[in-house]
Amino acid sequence: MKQKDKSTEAKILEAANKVFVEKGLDGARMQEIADEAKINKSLLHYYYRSKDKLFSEVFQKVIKTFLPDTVKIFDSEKSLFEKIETFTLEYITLLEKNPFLPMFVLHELSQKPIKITDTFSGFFDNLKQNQFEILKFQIEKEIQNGIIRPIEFDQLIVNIMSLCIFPFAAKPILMKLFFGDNKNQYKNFADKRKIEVADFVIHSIKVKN
Amino acid sequence: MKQKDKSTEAKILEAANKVFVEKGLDGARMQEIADEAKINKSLLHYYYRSKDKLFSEVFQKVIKTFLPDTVKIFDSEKSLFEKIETFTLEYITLLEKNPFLPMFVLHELSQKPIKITDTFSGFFDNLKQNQFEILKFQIEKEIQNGIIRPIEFDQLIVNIMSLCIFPFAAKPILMKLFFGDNKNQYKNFADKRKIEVADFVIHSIKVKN
DNA sequence: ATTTGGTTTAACTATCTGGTCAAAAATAAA
DNA sequence: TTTATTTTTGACCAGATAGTTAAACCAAAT
Repeated sequence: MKQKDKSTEAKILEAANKVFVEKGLDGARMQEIADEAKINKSLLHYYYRSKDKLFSEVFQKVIKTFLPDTVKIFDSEKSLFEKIETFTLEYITLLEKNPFLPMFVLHELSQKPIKITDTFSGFFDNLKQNQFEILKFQIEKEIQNGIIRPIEFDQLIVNIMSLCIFPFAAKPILMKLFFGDNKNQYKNFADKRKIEVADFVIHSIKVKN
Repeated sequence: MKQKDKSTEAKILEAANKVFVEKGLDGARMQEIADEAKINKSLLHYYYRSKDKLFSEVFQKVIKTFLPDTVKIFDSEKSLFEKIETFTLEYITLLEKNPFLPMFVLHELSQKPIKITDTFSGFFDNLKQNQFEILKFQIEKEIQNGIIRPIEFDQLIVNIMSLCIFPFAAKPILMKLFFGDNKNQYKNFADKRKIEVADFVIHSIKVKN
């Protein structure tokens, strides 16, 4: 086999990523992806047989970004509060660089829950057994030590995820609701959330004396 | 004009609502809506000229559900904490009855931010001037009185919205992450959130002494 | 009974879209 | 140079889909 020119494949993936993430699987057009990559539409099918196959490739890579290494923060010697501060800061910063990502992932997963979730169920399995169990244990310990109030692990994690992710998915609503479509005001608001979220969570769970 | 048979129009709207909310504008098919309403596809175009027109009708009604009367709770004599408890309970209960609603609204608004948001900007305007200002004033007063800690109005409201809405949009992820696709476990988790959210928020902002 | 006007339907159209194919172009091997 | 292999392209196809149209239907008014 000839030395394969990777740049075409890469160009396609890049273009597909952009179009899929912005328009969704249903809304994306193969022609638009081809245009974006500045190649012939047939080449898409030459490298990736079908739209679904191409989408799968993109989606898998996107998921790796969405469920990031940041989770490894949970597996460290830091205190729970430090972990929460570090995670929320880093994760919100990550999403800031990929603002369409939350909406895309949420939408596609709710459209094809069965098929796609299976694609990356491996991720979840690993996650659950490693970082997650450690964090759960730490939380239970801090509850027993009276450092944080009693709260269910699931609820706390979902609360943190909600506070980080939702504002990105709901950006158009928030823009109208609070900032009258003023981008600067929104930027200001979004920046503050990098510490606001941890602040809000820690205030909620920390036991004062 | 003959006495118009409203039942056909109503059947169409009902069917369109179901299909659009589940599949989105892009994913929905006029034929599927016709089938769902048990009528001929041509009738769709007879009553609502185009797919976009039909979608508009549906979307407007959906928005009225999504931004509910529940907000009127904010305009009452209750204490801030009572308002938070009442709102989160009622709103989560509402979403429980319309679980696809959050995902649908968020997705469509992020697809066509300009066009659609304009459609119902009236809602926002009214909201902002009435209930919202009252609530903002109350919060600022409670901060001054030392009942709750200092926190920005915007951030607090977005936090509450996040905690209520996100879990519905992210249901497929949460199912995998925490409950191994076990519906009973998820149901149990979701039920608890009706009080968990208010609990979490109030713990975060209440000043202890 | 006939007319009238809104309602419903089946058949059809134009267009879009994912996908194929064979040939051309480019590149490597002989 | 010649041959073989891989990459790229333009033309094309089949199926899907939003939307049209003309005719049938039906209920009320004359």
